[in-house]
Amino acid sequence: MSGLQLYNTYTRQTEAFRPIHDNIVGLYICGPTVYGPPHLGHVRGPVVFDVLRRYLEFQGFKVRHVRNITDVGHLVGDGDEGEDKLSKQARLEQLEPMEIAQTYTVAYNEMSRRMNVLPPNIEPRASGHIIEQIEMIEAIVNAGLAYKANGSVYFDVLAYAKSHDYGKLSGRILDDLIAGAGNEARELEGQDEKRNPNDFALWKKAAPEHIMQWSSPWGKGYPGWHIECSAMSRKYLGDVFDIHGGGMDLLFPHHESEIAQSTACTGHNPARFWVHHNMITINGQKMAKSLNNGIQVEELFSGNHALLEQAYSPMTLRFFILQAHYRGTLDFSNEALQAAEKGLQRLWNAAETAKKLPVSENSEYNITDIHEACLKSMNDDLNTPQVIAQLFEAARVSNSAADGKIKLDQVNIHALNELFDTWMVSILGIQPEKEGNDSALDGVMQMLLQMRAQAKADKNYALSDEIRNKLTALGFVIKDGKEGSSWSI
RNA sequence: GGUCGGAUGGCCGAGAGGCUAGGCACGGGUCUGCAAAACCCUCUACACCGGUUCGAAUCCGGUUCCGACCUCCA
Repeated sequence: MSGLQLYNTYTRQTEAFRPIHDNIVGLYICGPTVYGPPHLGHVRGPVVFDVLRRYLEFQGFKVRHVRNITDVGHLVGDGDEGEDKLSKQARLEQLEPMEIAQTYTVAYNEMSRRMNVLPPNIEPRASGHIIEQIEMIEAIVNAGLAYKANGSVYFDVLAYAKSHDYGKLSGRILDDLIAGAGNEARELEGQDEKRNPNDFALWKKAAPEHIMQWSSPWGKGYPGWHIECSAMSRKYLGDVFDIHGGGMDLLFPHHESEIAQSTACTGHNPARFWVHHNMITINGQKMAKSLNNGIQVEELFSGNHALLEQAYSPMTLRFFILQAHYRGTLDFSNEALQAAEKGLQRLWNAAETAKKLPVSENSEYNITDIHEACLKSMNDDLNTPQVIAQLFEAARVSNSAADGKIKLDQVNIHALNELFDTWMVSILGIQPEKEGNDSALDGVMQMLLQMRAQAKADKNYALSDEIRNKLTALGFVIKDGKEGSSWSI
């Protein structure tokens, strides 16, 4: 009944979404590796899939949303032999690896909260599912699709490819993988243990000094990166679930490998739909350490970064992200952010205006049309930019009705308010941002504004301007509206 | 080098064989003691060269540029 059409990376087609179970949707999203503070790139996925989840729930589905925390298992790969990212960062900061993971997990969740991303129903950690991962690796070994080598276990890609299509998801051809790209010798540690360079680690032997290690049938070690998602998605959503999401950069090798692992173990591609969002660029360039253009989320919120002309609020960022389609690249710039900020403000003003519109006998506009258009856009592979365009149409109607240029009856005024509530707040997840001005300050400000209003009424403009000028000098912005003055900092 | 994707008005960004995307900026106007804000209206674009078609920004071929992935990455 959903009507939702979703682009499935696996089939490279837009398909009608139907859940496996009647009204329940299993949704697994690849979460962050928690070894550093969240940056802009970390924000898009949570927001995009939050909107998907909200829309599914709006349609009456019960969603089980699982998003993992990767706190173990990533090889550093640039010369730091066998050391994983968390251990490396721990060494640098002189902390326990779990301390690092905890710090940045908290930071990531705080970012999500400020972005108004609903918390996942389950947030499993890789380090808490070592047993499940070992069991899965054993199953793959027993299936003859993995082999042991010097205390490590590798997935045998060539053996798997005899009966399965390794490379289908990411559009890769195994022969090309074997032949091409190999002009540069891989520096990946343990390469000489592999039967084939494309084999990937399921379990890695740990050196004695390695901090993060667990006992296994193959000795002390730690799991490879890809196996955690296979194990955790299976545990909480079953062998086959509805949607697996993540960034396009995870297509290969991560998701390709997940499919291979799960298939080797259960015989099934674990997800019906593979959904991928595109990446974020800054001023037309990708974010990279070498380009020195990485922006942390905190820096964006505070404006404290060389590339930023000002601070941008979480809702501005969220709105900005949703103004582009999730499968296109999204380019950051001050101009674009400022445009989003102003546009969002306009929407808010109109939504407030809609709450106190004059009621007419008849109606010159049918608000239901806008609602229908929103549904249609959303069903078309989550076309949030079009939904937002519809909201701006609603804003125009709201403002025009307030000016008496368009007549709306009670039914349509109600529908208009509901439209903003449903689409802007519930589905797109855009919430009003109250900076939490403390009431004492507001009390003082109201007093000043009243005194100024009195001065204006007395035509004592010298005094009213003096009050405004002095407040301006202190950083306050005073706006005179039709219904009195307002202030902000 | 291989694979895939993209080039839309000053900026961001949808769409897609004929019909307004939308936002921001610019311009005009309304409101206003002034200012700011707010609101209304306006601006009419699709990289280049061929082709198909009554008609192409949208389809086909070629060219140029850009990006992502191929190694950890959201």
